[in-house]
Amino acid sequence: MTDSIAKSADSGASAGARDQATAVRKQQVVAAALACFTDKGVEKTTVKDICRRSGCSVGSLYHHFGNKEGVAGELFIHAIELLNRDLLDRLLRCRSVASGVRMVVTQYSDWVTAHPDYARYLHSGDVEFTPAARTRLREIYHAHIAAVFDWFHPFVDNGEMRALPPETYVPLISGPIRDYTRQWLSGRVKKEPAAVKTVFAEAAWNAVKTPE
Amino acid sequence: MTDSIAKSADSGASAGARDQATAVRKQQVVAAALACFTDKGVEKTTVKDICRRSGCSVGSLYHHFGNKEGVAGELFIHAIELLNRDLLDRLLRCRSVASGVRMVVTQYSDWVTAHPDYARYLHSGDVEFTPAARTRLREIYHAHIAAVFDWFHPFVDNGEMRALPPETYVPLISGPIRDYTRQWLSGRVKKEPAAVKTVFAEAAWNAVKTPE
DNA sequence: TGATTTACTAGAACATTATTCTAGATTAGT
DNA sequence: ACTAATCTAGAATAATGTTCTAGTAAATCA
Repeated sequence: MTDSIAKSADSGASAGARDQATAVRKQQVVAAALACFTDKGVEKTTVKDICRRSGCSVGSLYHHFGNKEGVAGELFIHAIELLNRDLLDRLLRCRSVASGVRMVVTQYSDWVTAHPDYARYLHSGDVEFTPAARTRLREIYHAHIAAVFDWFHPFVDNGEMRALPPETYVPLISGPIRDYTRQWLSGRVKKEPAAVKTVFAEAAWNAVKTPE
Repeated sequence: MTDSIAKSADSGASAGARDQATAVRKQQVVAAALACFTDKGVEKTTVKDICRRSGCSVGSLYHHFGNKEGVAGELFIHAIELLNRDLLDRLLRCRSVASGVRMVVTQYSDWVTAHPDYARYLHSGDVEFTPAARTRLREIYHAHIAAVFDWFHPFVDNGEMRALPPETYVPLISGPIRDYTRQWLSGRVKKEPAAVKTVFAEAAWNAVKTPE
């Protein structure tokens, strides 16, 4: 008993055959959900669609996820963690504020281009979460923002970056590229993000650097 | 017959009692839909909710709108036309590029603050449109962009504004404030847009003005 | 090992919700 | 007034989300 608790607590490292199988199954369902969302839109995919595509039964799906929102929530969280981890990995390797700020922009552009399905889903906004998922997302968001701000903070202190209302940094730096990718993903604009990302990267650095 | 066609063609100016009544009825339904969406979220409002709130029968609703998407689509179009018209009205009164660019930002901030329900809905992304509504929206979008660009174009020609890839102007100018208001509407950030709009307005002008 | 509990799977049953249908009322045109 | 079209109403139907029951396989423990 204590042993099994330990197993389910550490997520995946040394899991039993059973735990591993269910992890796989859940992953299949989440992946199928994304595929369906991409094909037909979130609103129009039914749980039967997801079941068909994943080879999972309704009973099983509801056992693992509670309801449709549960699937959508786990997918959302999975996607956002991929995005956040990738950003942080790259950011920690930057050696100057200027490159860090530009990195935040180009990373977003690159990631969206590399994972358009995830990105489209993250942008869709189309998701009603369970309260649990909602608070989990809040935690993830705050932890991520905190980590990113930790990296930038010294440069505000040493005067390389402007001191601004804290809530304005993210919109100033990421707002334009996010806005652009949103339009690109929805087909309103043709040119790939890569073709314009340096414009937004320069603008971002320009917006937050201390003026000469 | 020809007369009645003429009546339904010019929308509202000199409409008969019948046309006027249905216009009112449709407006009631759309307003009720917005109220429901605000209360319970788009996904969770049923057509019965909308019927109850608007005093409209299902049959009547389907007669006028075709389906639920139809209601959502008309609401969306209504909202976006309010927003666009307000922007254009103000923009045409500006006497300099700098004030024009800043206006685009502050107008968005002001409008969202004045109409948070409309704005939340516009931001929700949560809408699957009918093909008809989709193309209509495309037209509206393009017409609006064209009108706005008409205003700005001379200032690119005379060198007051930078020449940039055309697709980048909107994200550069409006991206940050949109990003911020999105966060504000979803409660992730407390400070009202009005408290930070000048930061974004300055950044916008800075991003598109020709450097000294 | 064998017994027992727990987690999981499956799909039928059920409940809710979107949509269609039928019938009747109102209005506009002639 | 007559006719046709539009509109309204709510019952009937269909599609979809959720729950339930029964059975299976894996893990735990004596």
